[in-house]
Amino acid sequence: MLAAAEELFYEEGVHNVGIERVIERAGVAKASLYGNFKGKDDLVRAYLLQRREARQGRIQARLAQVEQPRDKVLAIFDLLAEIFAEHDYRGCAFMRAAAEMPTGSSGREVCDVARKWTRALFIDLARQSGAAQPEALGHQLHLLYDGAAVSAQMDRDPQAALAARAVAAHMLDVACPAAAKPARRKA
Amino acid sequence: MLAAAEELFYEEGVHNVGIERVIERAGVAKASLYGNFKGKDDLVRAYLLQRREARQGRIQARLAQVEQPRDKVLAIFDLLAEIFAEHDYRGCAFMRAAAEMPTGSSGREVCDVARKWTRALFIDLARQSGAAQPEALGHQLHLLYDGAAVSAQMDRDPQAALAARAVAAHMLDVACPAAAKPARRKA
DNA sequence: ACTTTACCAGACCGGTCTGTATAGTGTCAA
DNA sequence: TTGACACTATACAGACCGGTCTGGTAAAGT
Repeated sequence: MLAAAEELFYEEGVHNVGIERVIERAGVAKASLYGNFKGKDDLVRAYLLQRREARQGRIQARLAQVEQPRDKVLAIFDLLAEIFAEHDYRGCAFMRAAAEMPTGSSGREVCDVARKWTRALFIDLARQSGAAQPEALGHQLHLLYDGAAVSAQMDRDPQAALAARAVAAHMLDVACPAAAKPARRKA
Repeated sequence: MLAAAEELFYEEGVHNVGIERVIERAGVAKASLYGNFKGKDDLVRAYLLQRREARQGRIQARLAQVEQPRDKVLAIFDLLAEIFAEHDYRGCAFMRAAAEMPTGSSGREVCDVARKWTRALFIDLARQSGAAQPEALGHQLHLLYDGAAVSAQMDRDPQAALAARAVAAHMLDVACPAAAKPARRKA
């Protein structure tokens, strides 16, 4: 049931999908839906929550496969590249949802929390990487993360993740005084 | 009349603003609006076009005040910082509009053209700056531009422009072999 | 065999949206 | 004065949406 909502909401936008479309795809009656959710807002909120859990889980699973903090950062961008290459990628669900929801809506909180999580993750990884100013580096990495998502969506350019990765690698090299990896001399 | 549409569409989203709200604010009758525009889609398209012209004009005016290509790039991020600080900034109008419009809509073309213009601008400036790979550097600068806009909107963090500027300055230093400015040695 | 529960199917209500058609008003020119 | 025109104001049609309510049906419990 939530799965049907997720497909439709993400594919066509929260506003462009009516309740009836959702129940039709889910093969469920309207009453059942309104028994499980308070209303459409609630369903949207659940959709975003599920999306958030899925994303965070996917990132953490990937991070668990890597040891060095620096490589963890790069692994996130590698994961982005995979996600962008999926045929049904339509951009960051939170950006798109936030664009059609009024500020202060119930769904916006979910987006805000998701963003704080991502930012905290990058700052944490920056700190573990030995950055002199982990806050600043974390912000910068988050910028790249967002920028890649925008370009992948708006320009339909999955390569954006690679460009972001390259910049991230550079910023890691520069911001971490005692880089674990022996940084290559330029020229 | 278009001014009323712009305020409302940008402030509250294209979908959340009805025709009647627009004509009410414009102090105009419905028939007059439908005499000047084919329909709501047409009005939205005109709104986006106006927005695009305004943005490009603002950027070009700023670029005209700077001489060095490298400084022109940085000037764009300085301009972003000013825009983000404006009290009524609600994020990139094209990102928000694209999020609520179906792919292939008439308004999406306007967004696509706007994005191509921005990308071409960054690539051109990268080339003028003497970048070894102007395409790659232009992409990266565009990433930072987008990322800053996202963060300014979603996190309500006007400082994002400064973070993006710092990264941009770094990438310019690195990507341009014979920097016009005497690059500072690190450490 | 009877009841309870759960669910699907669909009618229905009030509201909102885009877009059109109609009626009224002021203005300018001939 | 009259007619053309441009505009406002408003009523209206058709569609759609969110949400509620009713009826039918089939399985499970006792």
